[in-house]
Amino acid sequence: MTNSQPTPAPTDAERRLALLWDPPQPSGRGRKARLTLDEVVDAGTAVVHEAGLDGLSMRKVAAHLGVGAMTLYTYVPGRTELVDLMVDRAFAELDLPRAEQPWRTAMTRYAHEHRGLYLRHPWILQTNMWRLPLAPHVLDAEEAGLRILVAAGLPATQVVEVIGLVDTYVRGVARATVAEQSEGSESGLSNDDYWDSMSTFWTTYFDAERYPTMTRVWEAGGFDAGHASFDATLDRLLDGIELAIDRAAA
Amino acid sequence: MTNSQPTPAPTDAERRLALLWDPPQPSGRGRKARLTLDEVVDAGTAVVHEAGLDGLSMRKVAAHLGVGAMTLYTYVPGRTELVDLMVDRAFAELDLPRAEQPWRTAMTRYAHEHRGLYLRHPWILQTNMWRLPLAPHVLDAEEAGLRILVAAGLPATQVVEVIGLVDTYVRGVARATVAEQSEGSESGLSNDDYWDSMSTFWTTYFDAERYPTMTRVWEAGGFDAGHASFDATLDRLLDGIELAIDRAAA
DNA sequence: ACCATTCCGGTACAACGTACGAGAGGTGGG
DNA sequence: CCCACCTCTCGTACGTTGTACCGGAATGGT
Repeated sequence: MTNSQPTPAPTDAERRLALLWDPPQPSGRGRKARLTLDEVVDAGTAVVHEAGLDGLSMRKVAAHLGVGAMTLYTYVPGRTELVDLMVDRAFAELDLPRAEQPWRTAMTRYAHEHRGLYLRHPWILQTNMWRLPLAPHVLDAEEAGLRILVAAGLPATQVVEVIGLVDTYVRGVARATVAEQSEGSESGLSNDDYWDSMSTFWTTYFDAERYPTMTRVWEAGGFDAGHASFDATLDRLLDGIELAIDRAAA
Repeated sequence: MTNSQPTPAPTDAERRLALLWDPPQPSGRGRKARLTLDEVVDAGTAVVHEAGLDGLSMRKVAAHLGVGAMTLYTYVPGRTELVDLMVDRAFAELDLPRAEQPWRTAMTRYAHEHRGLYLRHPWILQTNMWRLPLAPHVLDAEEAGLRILVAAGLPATQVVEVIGLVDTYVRGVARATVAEQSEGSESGLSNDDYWDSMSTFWTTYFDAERYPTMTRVWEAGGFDAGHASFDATLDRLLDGIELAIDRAAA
């Protein structure tokens, strides 16, 4: 609909990309802008930090800037695109490893940087997109990851899935860590209430006969250790990758 | 607040758990119920299949059942809890492996079952919860995974993180697969438009100098292979786990 | 001075989750 | 048999969301 002009009107998807990849170009003419795109994105990031992704509303962001809600739409086509921009800005924080280091060092650094990012910006894990936005700094990160693996000698056909594996691992651990930190703090549930109802669960509903292994693992403290072992598991992952590299070299 | 009655009023969290772990017990008295909890959950599942998790609204579910919107609140405290129940029902579909098989066979089966589940119910990947709900069939799945690893001889302290690693991998791959299938089909974007704007992106914005490795990997077809290699990567993962098991046995 | 162009933001609408309370339909006690 | 009580049903309504629309304000080029 509304797409039959001879002059190819910019698609939604194109405006989205343009915003991410082009400077806003102030264009001289017309009224001066009170705000910058950067300021809007900053405000969004500020709001999301204290209200979570669900609490990120255009009205709140606008209020945070002392501006009417609709004003934001001068800078950003909509909420979705604002989130994209926020993700891109967050990924810009990554201090990506250069490939000159030995690949295991670089890969470990890559993983740590990403984990730090997700712990600083847990809301990224809440963005329900199927994949991250096609944004410059996101691609920078992927480029860096690929470069490490290619430099290590992994064939191109495996490089993509392996970096995906590492990304996936890091996100999983970060998600678990965040979950543990803010257990009941969401949804207005006080921590006391949360743990009360948890113990209610264990005493009332949990059936040690239905879940014998869980029970045994719990008693052995298997659920406590948790995430001190990020590096240990990561090393195991890298072992697997090293194996693939060696296999490819032969 | 409002929590100082001598008779301990059921907390929100407790009602949530009760719904998942107790039968609704029809209680005899009063007006007959037109619906079953199961019917409500089924309707929810039906709606979510054609509208996605964002499109799952109480009004739509109610309409799908031919009842008023508020009627649902007799059966379910709110949308959140409905989703919890839907997740539990989905996890009930899993055909979990018994532990008598060799652990690699069992683990592969575990992974495949989960992958199938996520591909059949992609909306589960959209539930923004930090962890899956504490529901019977979800725990069944975790129990099965833990049992496989414990039977394989992995020490209890590592069992939890390893099953987490596998889960995380499966979810990551499933997410990528779904992403590929329904690329632009979301958000009312026709597929043609999507691929148009994609090619616009590659020709207009993508900078082969900024992303040399990506370019090379792309040219080598590294992005095509994709997810035929689910089993291959999984095997690599299991190799790593086997290594940990052997190390623990020594 | 005029005007095209751009930004600002109030109003408004549709859709959402759900609190409230009036009515409808059923059971048990008298 | 009837009434009291209990439960389910759902129309109405409130607050919140994203954002379409449009009139008005500000600015630069001519």
